[in-house]
Order: sequence, then structure tokens, then C-alpha cells
Amino acid sequence: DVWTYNTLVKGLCDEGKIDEAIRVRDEMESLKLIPDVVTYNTLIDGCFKWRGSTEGFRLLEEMKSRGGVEPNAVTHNIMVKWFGKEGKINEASDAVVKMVESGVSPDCFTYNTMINGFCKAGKLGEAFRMMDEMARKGLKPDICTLNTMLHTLCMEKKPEEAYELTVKARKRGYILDEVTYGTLIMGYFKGKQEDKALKLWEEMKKRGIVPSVVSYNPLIRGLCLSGKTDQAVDKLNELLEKGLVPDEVSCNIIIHGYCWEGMVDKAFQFHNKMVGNSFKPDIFTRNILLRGLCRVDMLEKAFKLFNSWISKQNSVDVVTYNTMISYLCKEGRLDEAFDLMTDMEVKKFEPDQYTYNAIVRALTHAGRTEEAEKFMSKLSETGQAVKTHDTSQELDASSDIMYSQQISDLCTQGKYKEAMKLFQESEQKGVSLNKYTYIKLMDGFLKRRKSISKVDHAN
DNA sequence: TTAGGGTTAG
Repeated sequence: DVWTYNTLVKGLCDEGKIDEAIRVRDEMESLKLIPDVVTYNTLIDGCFKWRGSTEGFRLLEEMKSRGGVEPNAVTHNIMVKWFGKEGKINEASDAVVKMVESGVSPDCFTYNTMINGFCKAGKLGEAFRMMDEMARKGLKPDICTLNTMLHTLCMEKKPEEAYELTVKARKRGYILDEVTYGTLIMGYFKGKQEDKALKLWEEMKKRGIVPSVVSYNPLIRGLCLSGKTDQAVDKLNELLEKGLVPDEVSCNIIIHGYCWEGMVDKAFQFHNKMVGNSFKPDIFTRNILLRGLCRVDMLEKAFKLFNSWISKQNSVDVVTYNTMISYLCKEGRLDEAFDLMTDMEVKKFEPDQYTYNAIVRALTHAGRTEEAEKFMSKLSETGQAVKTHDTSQELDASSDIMYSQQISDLCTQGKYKEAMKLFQESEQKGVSLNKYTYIKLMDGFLKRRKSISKVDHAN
């Protein structure tokens, strides 16, 4: 029946076999089994993932015209997700507006997707506005919302604050999961607090959470970051002993660890061993190994590998090109770097800030300042120029402190509504609040959630 | 049966 076929479609989409998945849809039609909204949602999501947005939109249209199926909340959430992933946060917001217009209410999924998008785009303020809206609509922030915010804090190297938040969250009834701990572990390693990370690993197990690759990978990555790749391998073996299967990410982490320590031979040895163990090297693996070779000055060997990949479909990307270009630049082999840049453009890979940065630095170093300036302007055209301060943000620092202080105070007094109002005002003025203020606001949201739960129970 | 949080490269 339709469910059986939908399951098949999902399986094919997961493996990236979109053409086959579409053929299954056609087969359904010929058997007079009408593809439903689930069939199309699965196909649309798969298309966005493997074929990009153009194909995704085409299928969305096809769903309405050919299938006569109307988009539901899941369809809209898929759109919001992919806009967010592409960093098109405005389009994502528009998608939510469209969703409302077509009579579908944004749900917890929608909000979490948007919040994640804003966090990834570095727009923490917008993320908080979303959380506020969510609360106003009576939707409770859940463990995914919390994990998203934790991730953002950890990326900002504030693992302590993230941890404090989880302590409070647990007191308020949140059940922390493996993702929570994996995120915190990553955060502590990032903050060079290995001991705390390891303590959390134990705490997680003590609380009855059985680790899988989801939490093993951050631990393994952390050990590699601390220059303890051999210990990381021990953890990988521990994972194997438990009957768990390391994924591509786990293997790439270890390979990167060895390369980082300059042990390229060991990296290749491990790579070869794991390939025999059903590990499928991907674009990450190739880029890691390539950079590893370049770092120890084995540029010619790197070139040999690079040339062997370049003719194959999907074997290289802009990172691969940039790796070669930047090491050529370091060696002062500018002409070859330019050749590669031309080649990448022919192959439809857009040079980005890394490409231009490498070229500009090499040109400056060679005293070719005029050419360097020409590329500088190209760099700014990419819209991802080297970090310069936005002058509009350069307000008097005292107003930052003032707003932060006042918002924190209001939170302490439990006046979250007023705190939010002031927060919105600060956003409009472009004031940057300190991290502590964000913590206080988050804490406020958790408290609000608790009071909502209480009402639920009372009802 | 479909959608959200985490882990990998420059």
C-alpha cells in the first residue's frame, strides 16, 4: 500500500537515489496508489538535500499540479529548514509567513528550525525573538530548542554558562539527552578544559545515558584537539568493542588528528585500515589528507592525489582547490595558483574569501600591491570579506553595559516581559549585550515554560 | 511512513 511505498521512497532518498525514488512514485501512480503528502514531502526533502533548491522547488510545484496534494506543516518546515541551511534567513522567514497565509500554524518544529537558522547565522537576537514568540503562542521550548542554544553558547566558548543552563533546565524537568552532553563536551574541549569534558562524559554515563557515536564523536574530536590522537583511537576501539559502528565522521576526526600532529603516515595507515573496514572516504577525508600532506611540505604528493581526483565527479570542491592554492601561494608559486583559480572557475566552483585571502597575501608579500588591491575588491564583492567592524555598530560602549545591566536586573526581578521589551529596543539600536544577559533571558524562558507546564497540570 | 537539536575539512 501507500505506506509500504513511502517507506521505500524514504530509503532511496536517504541514499541519494532520487531518480529511483521518483520512479517509485511513478510506479505507485501506475498501480493506482495515489502518492500522498508524505510521499511528496519525503521526495522534496531528498531533492533539496541531494539536488539543491531548484529541483526541490520543482517537486513542490509538481506536488500541487500533478499530484493535487496541498502542502502541510511538514512541507513548510522542510522549506524553512533548507533556507536556513543555505543561510538564507530572510527567505526562511518568508516561508514562515507563507505558511501562516496558507492557514498552517508554525509549530515547535518550525520555531526550532528558525532558531537554529538564526543561531547559525550569528543572529542571536533574532533567535531570542523567536523564542519569545514561541512562548507567547503557548509552545514550549523543548530539548531541541535548549540544545540549539547550548550549541551557540559553546561555539562562543562559554561552556560554563551552557552548563549552568543545563543544571537549571534539569531542575525544571528537562530530560537532558546525548546531544546535550555531546554539545557540552565539545564546548569544554573548545575552551581547553579537558578535565571538565571528561567529567561530563562520566556524569552522562552515571545518569544512565548509554553513549553512541553521537556523543563519542565530540569526545574523540576533543582528544584529538588536545593532541592526544592515540587516546582518541583508544576511544574509537572502545566504541567498536561495544558493538557500535564508527561512522565517516569518527574516522575523519582521527585522520584529521594524525594530520594535525604532523603524522601523515599514521593518518594514511589508519585510513587504509578503515577502508578495509567498510569506511567510505568522502570529500572531508580527501580535503583532510590533502592539507595534511601540504602541511608537511609533501606538495608534489598532494598534487598527484589532487590530479587523480580532479577528473572524477564530486571528488573535489572549493575547499580542495583552496587547499592547493593557499599552499602554492605560501611557496610563492603564484602563477600555478592563478592557473588553478582559472581552472576552478571553469569547473563552476566559485572562489570565496579563502581563495582571495590566499592570493592577496601572496601578492602583497611579492610586493605586487596594485594587483593585491584588485583582488581585495573582489573579496569584498563576495560579501564575505574579512571581518571589518560595521561602523553602525560602533556605539558608545557604555550603552552596551547599561542595557545589559538593566535587562539582567529585570530578569532577576522576574520581570521578563519588561526585559524582553528592553531587549528588543537594544536590538533596534544595535547595542551588543554581554553573554551573561543572554543567559538570564534564557533562564527566563525556562521559568516561563515551567509556569506553562503548571497551567497544563491544573487543567 | 515525512520535518527540528549534535559530531568531520580550508
